[in-house]
Amino acid sequence: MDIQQVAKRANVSTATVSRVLNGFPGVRPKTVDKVQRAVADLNYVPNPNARSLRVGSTRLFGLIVSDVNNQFFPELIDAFEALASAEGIDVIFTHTNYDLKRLHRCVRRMIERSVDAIAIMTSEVEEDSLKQVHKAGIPVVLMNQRRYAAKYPSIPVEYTTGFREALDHLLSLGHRDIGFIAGPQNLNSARGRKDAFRTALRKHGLHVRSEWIAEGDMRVEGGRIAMQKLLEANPRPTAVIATNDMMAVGALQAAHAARVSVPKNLSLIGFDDIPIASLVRPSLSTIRHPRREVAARAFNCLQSALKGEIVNGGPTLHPHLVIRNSTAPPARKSRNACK
Amino acid sequence: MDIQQVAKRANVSTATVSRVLNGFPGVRPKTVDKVQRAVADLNYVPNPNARSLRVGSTRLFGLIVSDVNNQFFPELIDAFEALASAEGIDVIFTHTNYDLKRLHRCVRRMIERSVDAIAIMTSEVEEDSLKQVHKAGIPVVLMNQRRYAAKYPSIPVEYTTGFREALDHLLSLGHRDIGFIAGPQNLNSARGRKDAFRTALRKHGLHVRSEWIAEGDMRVEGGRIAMQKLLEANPRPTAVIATNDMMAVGALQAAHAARVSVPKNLSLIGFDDIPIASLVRPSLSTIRHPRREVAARAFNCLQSALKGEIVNGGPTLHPHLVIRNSTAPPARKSRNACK
DNA sequence: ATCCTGAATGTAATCCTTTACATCGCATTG
DNA sequence: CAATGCGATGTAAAGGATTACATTCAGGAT
Repeated sequence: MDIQQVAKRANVSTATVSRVLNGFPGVRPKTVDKVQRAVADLNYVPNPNARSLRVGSTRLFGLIVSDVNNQFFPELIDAFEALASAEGIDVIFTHTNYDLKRLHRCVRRMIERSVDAIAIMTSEVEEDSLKQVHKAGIPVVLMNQRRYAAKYPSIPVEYTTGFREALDHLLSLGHRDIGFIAGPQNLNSARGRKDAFRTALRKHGLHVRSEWIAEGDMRVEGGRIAMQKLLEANPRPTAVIATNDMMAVGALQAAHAARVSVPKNLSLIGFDDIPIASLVRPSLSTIRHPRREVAARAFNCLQSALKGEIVNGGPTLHPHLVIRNSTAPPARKSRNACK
Repeated sequence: MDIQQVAKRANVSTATVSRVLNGFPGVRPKTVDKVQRAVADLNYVPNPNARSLRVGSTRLFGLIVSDVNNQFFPELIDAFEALASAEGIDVIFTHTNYDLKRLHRCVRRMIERSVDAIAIMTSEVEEDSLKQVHKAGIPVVLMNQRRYAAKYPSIPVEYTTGFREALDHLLSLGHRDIGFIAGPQNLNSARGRKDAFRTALRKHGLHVRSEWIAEGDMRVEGGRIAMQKLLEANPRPTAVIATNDMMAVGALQAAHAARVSVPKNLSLIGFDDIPIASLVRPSLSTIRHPRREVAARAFNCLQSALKGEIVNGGPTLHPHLVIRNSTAPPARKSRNACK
């Protein structure tokens, strides 16, 4: 079932059919009608491969994320896909499981699939993969990396703002001893968040105590283990901020297991505002990552790049604190203070 | 950068290059070497569209789910994609948001994209969409629908088993008054689960009281509202089973808001065993849906269908109860009993 | 009547790979 | 030595849509 058959049935040439199908001007209404009828009659669907072959564009975008099981991503994927869909673009997406090698393979596969553009939202990125894309002449945008912003379009998100708000909140509640659950420091974004936390802390004139910083694997389990460590510190922080909500949830469980009541004896703040944050008990105060906005920006970025426009990520976006029930003033006489 | 240039550089014909690239036998090792070197030198990547055009297969599968925000799906997607990836197949995936019209559009788009096969895991399915796929000659498999099993390959999951285990558990704890949070009855899978619940209940010789059945929208919010209704019933059920975990989580929140302690004053069982089930408090007893297995079966089904084999969904799969902390014996003197 | 213009449509080259078939050269055999 | 066979490689058609360029035709100007 090809365009020729349609042409024959409509008594026109293939060129005319093509013009009608693509909505080009300069075809008589009557002819348009004939063609459309033929298309409908024959149940004709154009062959996208032939089209792509000729035109050189696939109307296919690639989206690479770190971890499908992190609730952070579905919303991002959803937003990205909705925009793409509206433009008749399909999205093929894969995840790296926080693994640099897998990222490399993902990128390679997308190049081989000859996607028109690639959006990357992973915690880890390494330049080789990006170079590969660049060589292939495919536009790319990074959603979670300021590190390569000079060389590759990136959506700028200023983590510090979120941390400052979180600290303001904790300080105003009376906290001074603030711990941090970091992510693996080989992940750029985890490192970025930790740096942002440090910066914000310093701005408030507070000190970073090394025994109040623990490291987790970005997942629930890692957060649990990290919190166990923090709870052993002496003195113990009265409030803890986690690099992401998944770990914050783990931290909450660890606190619960250790019979440390949140928020009475320990305040806890997450990062991202994933759906689960409002579903655990107590619901989690957290720094909301503007991911729908990021996805939209990224998508537009890629579209612009494809049009040959000069691309920049736009003005900096800021995460903001969402206050729920995991934060409260510190207990007057904490166990530590007694000791 | 096309195969001709590679051929020229390697001093062979395009046919030979193609043979090497596709690993066909009957090429001298020395020639293979020459070609591979040329490919590497030129950084040549074959054009998949040209290939697909000629060969008629895209090595692209479509995967359609209901709702990315339901934690049920990521694991399914992950499993499916992992298998596909191992076979060099890419997956384009979309979600319907429980909307039949969107399903239709999704299917249409995938046909237009000329995917090799489509896997559907949605709560709602309607025959028009399936017919469309059938007409296009594309293999399809249903992962959540027994209804069309006669006409279209489906992976059989026997919900009743799960409900029977859940009821056994509740009965052995001493419950007799068991409520149910159903899903929208226009969703086939929701209807299927409700029927399965009824069947299991009847087998135990128990009665279905209509005021102990409420309906939610498959999401957290719907579960919350449904539970509010159930809590108003008089007498009140001492245990409630929900059609999925998302609603069970909402139900948990409603119980909490109404100061009904779970599991002390109310036992609650979910369905699916999504990650959040073990993260809420109390952690949720739930019926685990074997979705990785389902995904694997579905994928293999499609592969077989493409090979022209006769396809069946394989032996029936069974969900099983996972006992956590949301179930306990009923309170001796429930408020209802007093009244 | 002739020429010109512009709108509508047609013709055929093109995109790149795969593959059926043709060819070549060498070794084996009668 | 000619014939045969076979392994290795080459040639060219095919796949379906787009599009530069060519053609046709109607109507207006001269």
